[in-house]
Amino acid sequence: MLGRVSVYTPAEVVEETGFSLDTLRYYEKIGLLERVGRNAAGQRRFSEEDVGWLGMVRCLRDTGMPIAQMLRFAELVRAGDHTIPDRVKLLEEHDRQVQKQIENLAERQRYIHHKIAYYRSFC
Amino acid sequence: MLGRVSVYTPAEVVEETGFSLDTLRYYEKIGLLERVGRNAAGQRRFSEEDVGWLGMVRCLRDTGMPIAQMLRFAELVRAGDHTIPDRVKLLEEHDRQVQKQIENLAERQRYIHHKIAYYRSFC
DNA sequence: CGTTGACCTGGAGTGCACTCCAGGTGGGAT
DNA sequence: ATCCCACCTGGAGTGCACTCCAGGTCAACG
Repeated sequence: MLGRVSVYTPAEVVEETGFSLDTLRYYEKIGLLERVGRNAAGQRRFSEEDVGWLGMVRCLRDTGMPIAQMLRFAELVRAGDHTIPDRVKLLEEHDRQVQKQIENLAERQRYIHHKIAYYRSFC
Repeated sequence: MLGRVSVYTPAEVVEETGFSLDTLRYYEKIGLLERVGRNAAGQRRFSEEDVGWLGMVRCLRDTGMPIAQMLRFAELVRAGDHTIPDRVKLLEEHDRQVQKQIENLAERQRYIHHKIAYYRSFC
């Protein structure tokens, strides 16, 4: 018997990744997701790799990376292993952005706490 | 002599708050900022109170509160002191959102760190 | 007294990231 | 057999939060 590589239907990927089907199609259309394989009927069948990559995309998206930059990262990944240092640089830069976001939020949160305390002093 | 209340020109408020002049006008137009006072020539003169409120707006905006919700908060503030408990509720709910954001970012950041470490193992 | 520059208004335009739609196909359960 | 449902495509539409523009006013500086 032939080794059956595990594949995922669109519905399964929606379930797994939390992206809507429209978003998955959109990501494929703009090249954030490489052309996904199809079955005989032309329906998408996502590979394990596709799903893994979508996990990365979710992480970057949820940390506020713009699509344009994710596209650059996707291109580096496609270009092969020699781009690994560039990928590290990109991720480290992004990591600094995320760090800043966290610190900013924490500071704003202190302001909110003060405001709440101030309001509480009125009742 | 009459007590001269301190007022701010548009340029000063832009400087102080980091909002663009267009954004300030936009906020006034949609009612996030109450009708700002004018001088004889019809130019805006922001009060101390306006600037203080813009500080709050900046905090809420930078922590991701949608404008629609900021508008609700603004209405509570305008409605008078009896809405203070409601304002506290709103801010506490928002505080929980901010907390979630921070925790989410921290978790995603761990993923990024792992990815960087993984890439580093290749060179 | 002239020019520059900050400001005004109403309204149109922008960028991002989706999201929806019309019209159509194919396959599995009843 | 037939019905439904998941899926397909290309393209249009949406929502948010601004941002820009045209055409105009006013005041201070040199």
